[in-house]
Amino acid sequence: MDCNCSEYHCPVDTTLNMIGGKYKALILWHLIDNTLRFGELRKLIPQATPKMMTQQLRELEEDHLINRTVYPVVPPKVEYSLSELGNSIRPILEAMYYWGTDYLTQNGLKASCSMKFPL
Amino acid sequence: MDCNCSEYHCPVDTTLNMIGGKYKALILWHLIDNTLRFGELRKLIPQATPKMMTQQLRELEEDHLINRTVYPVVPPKVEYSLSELGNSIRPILEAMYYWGTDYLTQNGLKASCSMKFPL
DNA sequence: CCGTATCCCGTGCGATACTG
DNA sequence: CAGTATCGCACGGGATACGG
Repeated sequence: MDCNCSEYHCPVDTTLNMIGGKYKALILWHLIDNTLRFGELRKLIPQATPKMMTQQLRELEEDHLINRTVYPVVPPKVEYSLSELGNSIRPILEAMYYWGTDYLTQNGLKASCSMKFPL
Repeated sequence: MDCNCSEYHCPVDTTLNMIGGKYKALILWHLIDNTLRFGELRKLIPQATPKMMTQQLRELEEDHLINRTVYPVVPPKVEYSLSELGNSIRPILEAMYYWGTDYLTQNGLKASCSMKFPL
């Protein structure tokens, strides 16, 4: 993988390997300027089953894109937030958001789902 | 899919549905400022089998992101290029490229694979 | 509340061979 | 050269149930 450019690596492919997972970009998007709990993320992305949500969150954590904070209380409380590295992904997500919004409006469809950026 | 935000659509998800395919972003990336033939794309992305390459190209064409031009000659000659819509994706791909490059260099790895943008 | 554990099915996708 | 056709299987990922 990674473009197999001998010992060199392809930047675009590298980025995709980090945020290309099924719900990763969406999760990161929702975490911009937000600290969210597991259940809150599930409500924002209902199509992700708990198993998938856990898996994607774990991978994002392993790649140091998000922070996972466990509060030792009963009932359990776990919060997810962007790490510094995760925050650096922001320009990509914003570019995706803007393009998607343009595309939708030009096709007569309504854009929504967390309005972080006023147009 | 598409965030199931009632009749509204999620821009980020919309974008991902267009360029989230296995080799789509990579193909679009290579097509920036370039018109390429099937075989040339295969050399640039050798990990994509002919079947996958065809599939991804067809989907990109259906989504009007690329143009497919067939020259009725022997031997066959087919050229792929970015459409206007495909070209509008450029900021996203560039953001991915820059982030990937930063990430690689900060981890002591060498970035390469088509140097379109001098840093 | 925040997950993990199992089961299991569809399909994505690689390998290989063939064609106009 | 630029693809199709066929086979086959790993695995992504859904559904459901359970656990600390």
